[in-house]
Amino acid sequence: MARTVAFDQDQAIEKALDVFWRKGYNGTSMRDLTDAMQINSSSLYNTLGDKHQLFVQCIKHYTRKRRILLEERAKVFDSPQKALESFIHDVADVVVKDAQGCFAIKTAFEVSPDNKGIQALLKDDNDFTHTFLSKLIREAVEQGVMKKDTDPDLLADYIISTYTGWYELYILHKDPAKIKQLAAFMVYHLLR
Amino acid sequence: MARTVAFDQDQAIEKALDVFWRKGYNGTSMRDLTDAMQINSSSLYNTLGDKHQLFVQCIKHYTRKRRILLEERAKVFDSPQKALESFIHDVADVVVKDAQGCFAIKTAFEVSPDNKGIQALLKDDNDFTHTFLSKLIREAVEQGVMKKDTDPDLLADYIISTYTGWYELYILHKDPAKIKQLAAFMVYHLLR
DNA sequence: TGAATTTTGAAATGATTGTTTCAGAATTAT
DNA sequence: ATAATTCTGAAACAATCATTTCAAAATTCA
Repeated sequence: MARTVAFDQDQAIEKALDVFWRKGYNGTSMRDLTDAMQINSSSLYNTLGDKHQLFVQCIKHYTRKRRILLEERAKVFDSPQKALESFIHDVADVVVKDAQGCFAIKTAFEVSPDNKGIQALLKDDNDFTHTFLSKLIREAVEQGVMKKDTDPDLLADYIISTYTGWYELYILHKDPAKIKQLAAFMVYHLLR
Repeated sequence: MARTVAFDQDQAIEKALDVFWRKGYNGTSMRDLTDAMQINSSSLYNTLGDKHQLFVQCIKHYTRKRRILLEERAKVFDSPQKALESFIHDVADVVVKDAQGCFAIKTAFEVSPDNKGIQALLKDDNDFTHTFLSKLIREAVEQGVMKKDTDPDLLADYIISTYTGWYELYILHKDPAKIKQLAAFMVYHLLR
């Protein structure tokens, strides 16, 4: 029998994700990747595939991680509007925490317009968040804590598109207080 | 005396901008540029400089064009809240019109985090829009058509960050109706 | 027209790109 | 231990990258 693969693939993908995140797909060279992952290019091609396949796996890794995090958080709250509020403030925290912006958003602008495969992955990720939010909104409406004429699907899209802009604003202004203000403003205006 | 430069620089920059817009900074090769601009690389380097300098000029060209457009539009309207409404619906139109997204936003995510010079250019562009919007909001408040406790600076940031997200949403879903709905929702919620 | 000067085209630069090759080291079950 | 198999490291691959070189063509004013 033969030997088995030596390195931890999940760990390697996380290293690769970190590089793609910082430099973008086109800004990342295979050398950047092998340096960060600490494996030889032959090993990389034998196990995880070429640059594009590796990138796809990074996206899947990133979106899966976020999905799990979201599902766990949902369990903590007993009331839907508390969960919504918390979600929005959490996003604001994440925005100001990593200066690079969201990997999914960066990729949406850089790669996705010309690549239907990657676009589909990001759309799925987006749809998951949309389902998550619209469900909470629907519950809040049913419980009478939000207005009866609220459109859950529309409001979910609205929330998602709003915090997407926070990432750009933070890259340009690097002002945490501004992001927190915007989050508070959104909560005040939409969820009461 | 010597001969004068043969090609129209402004026209060449517009061609270059088109390429950078579609492919991003790192995704664009000098060959892509010389092909599109229809000039030899030696001419390009002699007049407009290297890849980075050319990119800077493209950003300046893009932001200047937008600034002029914005200033012209402002004169047309007599009431501030009509100007605001029109601004928001115009943005929605632009979002669904070009499938590549906004050049400034793409660049903010791809290049700006590691490049302070380009970041400053984009920040200026952002600040201009912010000043434009907050001024309109301030006028609307003074005229009593918007609530007295409105914070013009905050609301301007809020509007900007919200429509930024529309670009991503449109890249992923390609649904014009959705964008129009979001614009209408924003007008309904914030400007009445 | 002719001398002066600049732009231009094509080729060449060395560096870097993504990917492949392959011999030898490493690991396994017998 | 041995034979079978797989992984690994370093080098090599052609292609493309951004940029430079330079002689020849083009344009100007006198």
